[in-house]
Amino acid sequence: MSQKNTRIATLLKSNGLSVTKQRLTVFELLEGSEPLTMHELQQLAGDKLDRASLYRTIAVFEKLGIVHHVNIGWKYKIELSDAFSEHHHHMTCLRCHKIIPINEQELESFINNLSAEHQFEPVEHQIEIQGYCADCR
Amino acid sequence: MSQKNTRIATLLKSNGLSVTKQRLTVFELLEGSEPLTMHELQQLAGDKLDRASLYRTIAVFEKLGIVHHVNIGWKYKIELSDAFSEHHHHMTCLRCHKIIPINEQELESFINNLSAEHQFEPVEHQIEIQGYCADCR
DNA sequence: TTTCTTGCAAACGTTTTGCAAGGTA
DNA sequence: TACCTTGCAAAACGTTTGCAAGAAA
Repeated sequence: MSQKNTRIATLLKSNGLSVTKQRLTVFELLEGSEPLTMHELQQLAGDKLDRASLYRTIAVFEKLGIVHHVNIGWKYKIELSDAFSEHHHHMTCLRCHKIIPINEQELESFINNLSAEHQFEPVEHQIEIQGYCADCR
Repeated sequence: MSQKNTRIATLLKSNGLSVTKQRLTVFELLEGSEPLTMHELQQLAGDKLDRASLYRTIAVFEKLGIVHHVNIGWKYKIELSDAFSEHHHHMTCLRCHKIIPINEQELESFINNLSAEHQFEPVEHQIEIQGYCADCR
């Protein structure tokens, strides 16, 4: 069992939940992969796991903060949370499609300022910026 | 017919589409309102409009750039686009689902700063923040 | 053994589609 | 008139639930 699997196991146990083959399967599918749709997860899991159990597993993982939803157009995908893989936001060049990571610290402090104006307590955020990079302007 | 209704009418006609009572109803519901879910739109429209027609109307409006989807957790809402109403980005309360518009000026200046660091020329952006509002913290 | 999880099947809610009738240009 | 749009009913999805059998603690 990998180090991260151990973390999941510990997290599950400390919440009075069981460590099962199915839950580890879902975690491993998400690990080292782009965000996945439920449908993709189902396909990848094949017969290792029932649809209903997949939904229940994702619900559990979300409650424990292991995964979260990423909205993409009308759909959403599931990806591992910060604590289990890095998440970042980017600026994408409309011409050469280069991806420039956004400075997370500046982003967070911006969000904190913005939130403070409304006594809002930010939990999650998504941001994407499209435009032209230095080479393509 | 209001000035904005005239704009919609013109936009529809110039795309070879008809101006119907149902389409104007949907537009008027969205006008001067927070973003609405499909369900809310159905309820507000009452018997003025069939479910299927509502979905078809929203699809047409989206293609014409009149409305767009706003993702909120697992769900989404429909709101008028920039050209037809002012705000584009929000903070959403995870508990009461209140929607707080983001100060666009601050957002733009943040994006401009961030972009300048990389000689990036921003064209479009999306941002959503989820958390707890003043009443729900 | 006790408690938690799973697979199965059925139920639900949302979104989409085909088609004939009705409205718009 | 010719074309577009609507309402209706049914289908297609995606997601959730109840329950008995099976696995984990």
